[in-house]
Amino acid sequence: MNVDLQLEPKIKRAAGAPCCEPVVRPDVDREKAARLAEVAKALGDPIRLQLVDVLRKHAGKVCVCELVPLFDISQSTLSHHLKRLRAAGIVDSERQGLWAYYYVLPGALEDLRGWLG
Amino acid sequence: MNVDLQLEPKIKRAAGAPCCEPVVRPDVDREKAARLAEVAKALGDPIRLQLVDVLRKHAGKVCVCELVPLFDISQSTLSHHLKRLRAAGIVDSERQGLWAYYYVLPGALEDLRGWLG
DNA sequence: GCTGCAGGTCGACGTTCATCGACGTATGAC
DNA sequence: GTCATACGTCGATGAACGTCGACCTGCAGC
Repeated sequence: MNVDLQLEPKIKRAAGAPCCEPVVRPDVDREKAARLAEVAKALGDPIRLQLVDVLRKHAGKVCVCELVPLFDISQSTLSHHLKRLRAAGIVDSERQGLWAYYYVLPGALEDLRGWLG
Repeated sequence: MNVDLQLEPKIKRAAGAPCCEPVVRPDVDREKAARLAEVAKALGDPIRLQLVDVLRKHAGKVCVCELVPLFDISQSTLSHHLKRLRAAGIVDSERQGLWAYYYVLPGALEDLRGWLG
C-alpha cells in the first residue's frame, strides 16, 4: 500500500511513457458518488442550505408561510427550492388544510456527513 | 425557546392575518451560508466528488496524469473540474517540471462537516 | 535553435439552473 | 354557492454549468 503518493518526477524516461505507475483508485464507486453529489448539489445554494438549516433546528414541522418572509425571493421560487430539496430526498412535506409543513428527513444527510469524515 | 414547531393550524383567524407567528430564524447568517453552499456546490458533481475522494485517500500529492485515466472525460474537462475545486478552496496544486500535483487543503471540508453535525 | 509532451486556457455548444409573474388547485370562511 | 388565501405548477428568460476540441504555455531532450 502506497501511503505517500508524492511521486518522484521520473523525468528521465522514454518519450510517451507515463510519468508514473497508476496507483490511485477511487474509493467510492460511481453510483455512490452520484448519490453523494446529488445531495451536495441540492445544498449548493445559499437559500436551500439556509432552508435546511432552519428546518433542522426545529424538531417539528415548519409551515411554508414561516419560511417565505425569511428570504428575499418570491413564494414561487421558494416552492421551487423546496421541490428540489424534496427531489434530493432531504426534506419531505405534509399538507394540513391550507398549509404545508416541511421537515428534514431523518438520516438524509448521514451519507454525506459520513463521507466527509 | 420553541422546540416543537408543529404549529397549530389556527385556521379561525381574521382574513389577511398570517397562519402563525413567525418564530423560526436561520441559524447561519447569509455569509456563512454562502461559503458553505460554495463548498457544497463544488462537491455537487460526481466527478469532482470522486476527485476529492481520491485526493483525500492519499496522504501525498497526486499527479494529474494519474487522475486522467480514472474518468471518461477529456483532460481539458478534468482540468476545468480541478480549477473549480481550487476556486472553492478545497484543493491546491503544485508544479514540478512537466507535472502538476494536486492535494486537498487541510481543513477545507471542516466547516461543511461541522454544519452537517 | 527545434520537437514532443503535460497540462492549462479559450471559445463554442447544448443543458441545467434560479428567478419571476401568471395561472391553477385546494381549502376555509362567508 | 362566492370569495380570499396558501401553495404548487407552468412558461419564459437570462445566467451558470459540463463538455469538447483547438490552441497556448512551459519544460525536457535533442
